[in-house]
Amino acid sequence: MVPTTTVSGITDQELARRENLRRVRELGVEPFPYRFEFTHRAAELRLLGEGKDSASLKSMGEFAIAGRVVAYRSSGKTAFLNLQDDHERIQVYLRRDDEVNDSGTTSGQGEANWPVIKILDLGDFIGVRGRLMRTKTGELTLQAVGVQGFEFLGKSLRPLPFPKVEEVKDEAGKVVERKTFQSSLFSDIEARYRQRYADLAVNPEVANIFRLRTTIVQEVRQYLVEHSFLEVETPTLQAVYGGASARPFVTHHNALDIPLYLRISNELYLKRLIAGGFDRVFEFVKDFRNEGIDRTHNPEFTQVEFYQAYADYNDMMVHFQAIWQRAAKAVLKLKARRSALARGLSMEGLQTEFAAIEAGQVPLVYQGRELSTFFGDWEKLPVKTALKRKGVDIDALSDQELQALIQTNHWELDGTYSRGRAMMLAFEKLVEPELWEPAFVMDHPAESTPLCKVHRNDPTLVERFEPAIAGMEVGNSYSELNDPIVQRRLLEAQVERGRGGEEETHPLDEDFLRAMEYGMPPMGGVGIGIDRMTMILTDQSSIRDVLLFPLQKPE
RNA sequence: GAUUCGGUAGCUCAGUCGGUAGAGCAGCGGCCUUUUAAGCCGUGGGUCGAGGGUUCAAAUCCCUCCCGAGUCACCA
Repeated sequence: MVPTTTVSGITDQELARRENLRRVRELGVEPFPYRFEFTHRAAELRLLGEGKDSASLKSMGEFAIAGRVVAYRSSGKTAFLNLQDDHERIQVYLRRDDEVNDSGTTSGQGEANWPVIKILDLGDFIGVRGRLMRTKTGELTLQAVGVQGFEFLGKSLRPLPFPKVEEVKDEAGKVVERKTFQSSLFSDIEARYRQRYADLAVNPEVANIFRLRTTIVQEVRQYLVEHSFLEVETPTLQAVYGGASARPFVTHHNALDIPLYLRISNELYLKRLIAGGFDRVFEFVKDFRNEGIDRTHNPEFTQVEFYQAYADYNDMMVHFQAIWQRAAKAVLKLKARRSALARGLSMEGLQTEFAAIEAGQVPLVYQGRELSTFFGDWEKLPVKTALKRKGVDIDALSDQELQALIQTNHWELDGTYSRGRAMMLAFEKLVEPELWEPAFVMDHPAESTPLCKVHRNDPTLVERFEPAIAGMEVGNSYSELNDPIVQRRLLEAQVERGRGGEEETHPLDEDFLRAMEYGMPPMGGVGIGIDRMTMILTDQSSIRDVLLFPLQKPE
């Protein structure tokens, strides 16, 4: 925790780097130049060089790459460096003296640059121009050629937390084995979140999670676009918040001198747009909810919501399942491609694997446990049916019997008793803990939400579903209420409850009611939590591992 | 909020029964023109999370607090 500090307040290692910076300048080299013209990235060079020997590599001409020095092995008058660009690595070879090249002339590469090369620090950025070669051990390497072969691109003044090498010793204390161990990746969890830049720079597999996250978002967007949904943008700052039950963050607009709220949902705005005649809309949004932080909650989180006119919640289930399966397949393919080389998989082998993924034959695994029905049709699980299976037949129980059930189990019902609340409590206690395979938990009690249509076959229920995967709620969907009179009654009742001291109800949104009064078509709506979706598809156990910058207490 | 575990060098960690604070990597000074765990020689670096207590003596035992992670609860 407490660093080795000097009088000036910086560590000895930082001091050494500042000294190296001074020396670079002294050698007439600008340590922070403007640009570098690279021709390829490390990954591209590796692809180009695959299966070629040194002779044919050298005949391919010159290449230039730029990146960060992540390993440095100097042996007197040569140096091998691992250069990292875009989280891919390639070895580069620098020499002090001239080397006679193919055409018999000298390359004159290192002499001028050598003093600078010698004082490179891990983390420095450099550019290298030269020819590809293979070392004795067969590693593809870019060898710098000529005085133009090396350029300094940016000095690092602070040591990056590169992983260490573990030593395995025998009884006599002799080192018998050393290995880089994954668990020693920059592992101070707090520091990893606070200094995500350092985490990303030294842990390429962390960076990969965020690449996968982007892929997931792109797949979802692509699906919606292909199904004629229009991407729109609605306000983050709202004078009246609503669309979910949550406490908002409050802010203030100076010029208007009014309070404003960061949205807890964009639902009411997207419905306004349906009223405005856009039949299918969607939006990726950050929602903000003033709540605690844990493994599955962050105060700001990303959702995609979409609304479709003339559709109901059954139609939305089809979309929901298709979107998740599509994104999951994309993730599995990327993972397969990434590990193909390490697994010695040929191009044909990879194609076969892709076909299997596309056919849903490669299982999705979360935290070591298979989601075996994921690529099939997901179970539809009405709350009442699930409870019946557990021996609780809600419709056959009187209020007294329901209350007795709660008491004998020592469950705690918050708020006042109602049949619907009791039903959801029993569901949480009896059914939820056992949910693992994807399931559309559906047909919730009517009082669970004011924005949903009453169930067409049961007036005590609404047409709502909340899909659960690996025990996590990953979305929410309704046959959306479009009767303005009923809507007003439900929202007003909620405002009344709010005055009664119940938290997390919304103020009355008159403008939303006005939009509904002009007329709204029937519609289905869905919200998908992108963070939890990314958790499940990338096999991460904490929401903070799929957020680049999770909320942290200030240092 | 309850509870468990943790905080020792830049990083990852060890530290026995309370007895001069350690290792690897990183750093610094050398040697080494195909290394990749580079190697060899030498070397600097510590408010042991903070404060208090017990003791001749505390990283170690006790108390309080701070910070973090996990689990549960709350929340969704």
